[in-house]
Amino acid sequence: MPSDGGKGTGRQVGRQGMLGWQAIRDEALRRIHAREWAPGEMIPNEADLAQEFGCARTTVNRALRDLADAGFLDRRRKAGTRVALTPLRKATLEIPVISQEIEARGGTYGYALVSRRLGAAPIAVQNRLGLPAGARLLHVCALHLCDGVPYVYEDRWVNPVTVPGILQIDLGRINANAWLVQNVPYSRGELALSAAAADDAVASSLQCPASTAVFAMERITWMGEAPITLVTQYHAPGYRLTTSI
Amino acid sequence: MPSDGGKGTGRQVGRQGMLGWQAIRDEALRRIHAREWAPGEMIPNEADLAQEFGCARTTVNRALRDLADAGFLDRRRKAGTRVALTPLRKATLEIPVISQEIEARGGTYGYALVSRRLGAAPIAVQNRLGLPAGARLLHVCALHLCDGVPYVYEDRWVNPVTVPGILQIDLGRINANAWLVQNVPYSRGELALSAAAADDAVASSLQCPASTAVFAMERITWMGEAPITLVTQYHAPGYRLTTSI
DNA sequence: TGCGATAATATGAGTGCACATAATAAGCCA
DNA sequence: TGGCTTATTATGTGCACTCATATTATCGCA
Repeated sequence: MPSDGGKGTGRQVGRQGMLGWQAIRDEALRRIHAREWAPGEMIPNEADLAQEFGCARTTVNRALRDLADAGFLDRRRKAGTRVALTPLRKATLEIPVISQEIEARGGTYGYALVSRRLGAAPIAVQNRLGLPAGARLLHVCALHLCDGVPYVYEDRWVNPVTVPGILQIDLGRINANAWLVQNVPYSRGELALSAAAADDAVASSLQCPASTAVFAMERITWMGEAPITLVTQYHAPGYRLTTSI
Repeated sequence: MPSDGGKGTGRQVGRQGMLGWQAIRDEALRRIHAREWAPGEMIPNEADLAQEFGCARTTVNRALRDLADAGFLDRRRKAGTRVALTPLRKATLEIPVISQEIEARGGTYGYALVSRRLGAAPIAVQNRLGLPAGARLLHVCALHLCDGVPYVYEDRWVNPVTVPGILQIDLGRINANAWLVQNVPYSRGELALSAAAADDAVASSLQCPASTAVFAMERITWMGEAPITLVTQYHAPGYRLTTSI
């Protein structure tokens, strides 16, 4: 029996003392936390760990890869695996689609177009999108409501060169974000979270005093090298974006 | 040679027309974006896709698992794989260690203890940490500086029952966060991001006018079931937390 | 027809093996 | 000793095969 085909050596599978890859990951994480594997220090290679845990190297690989994805380990070919120097935590936060977020809270979603205008964008916007001076963009401001109460005020710039179809859409009825999500396969984007003082437009739309602290979420998306849209969403006071780490 | 041991059948490996799992993932993602696989709809099973792409089921599994992790697919045993109804985006943002964040920007890190007091915590804090009324906590306020300029004001409650060692530490010299990271292996935590108006303590520490909008990051960490700490970090005006999606 | 037992099925996971790739270590020659 | 080439090594990826697990579908029986 030359290659054994992955089983047959009398290993206990799925029962008894089998260690799943998750168990190995947990044990490795314990050692990291317990400083048995100190930050910046090399850990044993996959083959050795496989022997220690009595499993295949593939299984150890799966466990260590998971920890590397989570930011606990740095792995490089040949160089080996070492504990990350920075105990940086990676929090994966889910960017909600506003209508779904509202409906998930049991509210009724509402939408209102505030303004729509095609024209030259401010220099700052052009720079953020990497567009030449004088580029004409579609500027759309809209309001998302929860049970009729303002929830998010959205200030959006759309590049009609990249998505010409947007100009034909009745944005009074159709949410710009919904249309873009449906019609534009985008490749990458940037996200920035910040706190902002509500300016007049934001304050009046969200029905809060001017200068109120509001949570701002800015997104830029590209299709290949071509910028699609820059949107800043201002959440009503009290909004919290939460996740577990 | 009964099982072929994974090679030998004259397959082209790593060269020629081989499709890596990433290529399969990209193609699947393209089909999702292109609506060839519509939201909520089932996609072909792994075996069929493996045949289509001319690779092993393992490889397809890897690709689809990656997309499921990213939130594009919902997978259930036997039920099969379907395109996620919600095109929710998951952004992984890295929670920086402040000193490292500052040094990465080329600044000089500074730290100053503002206050330290052991006593009964407010009801709100007790509730957030799941502690009984009357629990005594260590309340530490501190300031992180970049080149001598206030960068982050930190308001922290530490449970001395969970981490008694903290009471012996000279927090005027040692950063509470640094000590905790070094000495307390924690298991899980919660993170909340929000915008807040600077109160008097925050405003005076960050040297900004009262009621200025500041970015607040709140973290709660547990060791098992025991709460360790609740910390809220108020960033100086203009702070942006960015990531790519 | 209704319902419980059973079969079928898709994904989840693991093993051994083989080769790919990247980066380091060693060797070699001028 | 400097610098180029080659060997070594740890991780990355892939394959065929096998069993596990969670559902769903089906069948048999009352």
